[in-house]
Amino acid sequence: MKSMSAHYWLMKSEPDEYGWDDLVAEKEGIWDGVKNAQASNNMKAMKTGEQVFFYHSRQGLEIVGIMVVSEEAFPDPTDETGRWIAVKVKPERKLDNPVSLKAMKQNPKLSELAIIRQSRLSVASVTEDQWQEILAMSQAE
DNA sequence: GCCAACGTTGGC
DNA sequence: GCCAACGTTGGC
Repeated sequence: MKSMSAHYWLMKSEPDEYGWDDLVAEKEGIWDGVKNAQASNNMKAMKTGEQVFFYHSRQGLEIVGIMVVSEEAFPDPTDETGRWIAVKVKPERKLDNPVSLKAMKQNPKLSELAIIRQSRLSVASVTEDQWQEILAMSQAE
């Protein structure tokens, strides 16, 4: 059954606003302010314990670490309309080496990666193969 | 800073 | 219910 397998994810944030170090300092962060249907649906599908790449957008343009879903979808406290949801995440570990967007674009195994195909999607799913490939890239040299 | 891509809004 | 105008995101 394919529903048995854990899902992997990637979420973006501008380090100016909320970067990896901010999450580490907080120990647990609320991922809020997502107002996009596709991104929101991805967040609704997240289960506690699933792993999420933390990507720095605008500045950095690289995956810097891995976080873990610590609380599944609940109403976004920053959203007055009540339409949007948030999740909670905890930092798991920093990658040995960050994996840049440039490097991912150059890797043919990652050509289907959601953030490459659709750069504006801020919360995306990552396949097991893609996840393993990115991890391997973070360990290279 | 610019602008392409994409989503949302609102006039008709 | 279409679509032009507008706003936002994020790579470059």
